[in-house]
Amino acid sequence: MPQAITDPTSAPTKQPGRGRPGYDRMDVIRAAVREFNTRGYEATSMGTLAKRLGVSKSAIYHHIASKEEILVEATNWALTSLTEVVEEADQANGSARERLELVVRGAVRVLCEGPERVTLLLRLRGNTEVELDLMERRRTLTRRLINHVKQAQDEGAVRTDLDAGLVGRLAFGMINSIVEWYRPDGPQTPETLADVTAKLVFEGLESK
Amino acid sequence: MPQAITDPTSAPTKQPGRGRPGYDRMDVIRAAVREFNTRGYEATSMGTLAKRLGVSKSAIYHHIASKEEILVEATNWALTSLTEVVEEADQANGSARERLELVVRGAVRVLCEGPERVTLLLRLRGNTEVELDLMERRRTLTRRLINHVKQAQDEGAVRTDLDAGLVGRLAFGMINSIVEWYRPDGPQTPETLADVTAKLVFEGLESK
DNA sequence: GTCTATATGTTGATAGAC
DNA sequence: GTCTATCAACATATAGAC
Repeated sequence: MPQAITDPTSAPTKQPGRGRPGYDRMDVIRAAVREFNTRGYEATSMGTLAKRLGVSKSAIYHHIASKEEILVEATNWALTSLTEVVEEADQANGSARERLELVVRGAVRVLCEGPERVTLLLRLRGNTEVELDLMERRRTLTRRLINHVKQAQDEGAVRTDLDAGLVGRLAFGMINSIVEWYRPDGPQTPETLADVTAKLVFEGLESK
Repeated sequence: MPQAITDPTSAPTKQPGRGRPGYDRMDVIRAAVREFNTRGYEATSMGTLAKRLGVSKSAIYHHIASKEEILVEATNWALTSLTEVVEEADQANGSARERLELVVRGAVRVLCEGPERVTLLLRLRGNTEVELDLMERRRTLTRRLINHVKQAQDEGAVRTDLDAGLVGRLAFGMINSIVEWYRPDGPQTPETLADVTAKLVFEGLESK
């Protein structure tokens, strides 16, 4: 399966030359997450994943215990990273408005670091107990994000004519939508993307 | 299956009293779309859909030819509605900035009219020829939306320090994210939601 | 680390009776 | 408009050899 070998994002990192692919656990997970995002988690069978990697299904199950385990590992990374962003903003010095901007920029940064894993987190549907658990953690995160909007409102830096929960959801909905088109090898660097997003969130489209 | 009968969004519209459910084609499609959004299109089997409706699988296939047909019918509605919004804005009098606002408000309106069908459109993954076709039409729509942003920039009403394609994607990403939490029976009316969204897009979060 | 073979269940869809 | 019965294809996951 030449396509598997030449694809830089799913090719194994060791044994660069000949012989069997020789994937390790992270190779398999990376390729699986990529495939889940392309075709959808449920629409991706372990069979097609195996074909894409150029190995048999059993070879995959040597590295991971179940399909769901891949989902958990990937979304866990995203949840942990985003929680860290909120935590750092909680403890940061400065105004509430500055801390909110830290959250916005941090979220964009995490999203650019692991777009596939964040995408998987955002697309959870709650079809199993495990997924429901992950979604609950995601909801907690959302609440803490909105809290930062509220604090910036109380401070007077953010307009108070709009409901905090509503604009919080809209603002982070905008940020999350980045995963739909962001590509690490694309024209935008994470920093410029964070700049544009922050400007749009705080200042809007209008010229002044 | 009492839950199916008491659920106002999936209950059949005829024969309100006793006997077999007596669904018609639209009842089945409405319930299916709802289920696709809750569990995901691929994760929803015709079996569980049948159980939810309280009928057998065969009863469903009396109304529709295939699972994919439901997807097409629903996303077609969303595509047509959104195309009309863009078309009306294209032909509207007034400044480019006003026409862009028409598009923003129109998109929110369509989204509130058929949130489930728009959601299905946004979540297409392109796993079949039919899905790829629908996605191509969606892409055409995105291009036309961004064009309105460009025109407003050329006019000088929208800031030109940010790339039109980029802010266009971000702005409509924000609008699309509404489907993640909007409920027709919730606190927000479509008009207030369109107001808040338009304000946020054009003016941003900052108090003035 | 990979293979073939297989167990076991579920899927979308059909046939034909009522 | 609904049913029961059925099908081939495909799903996730395992056993055991190399």
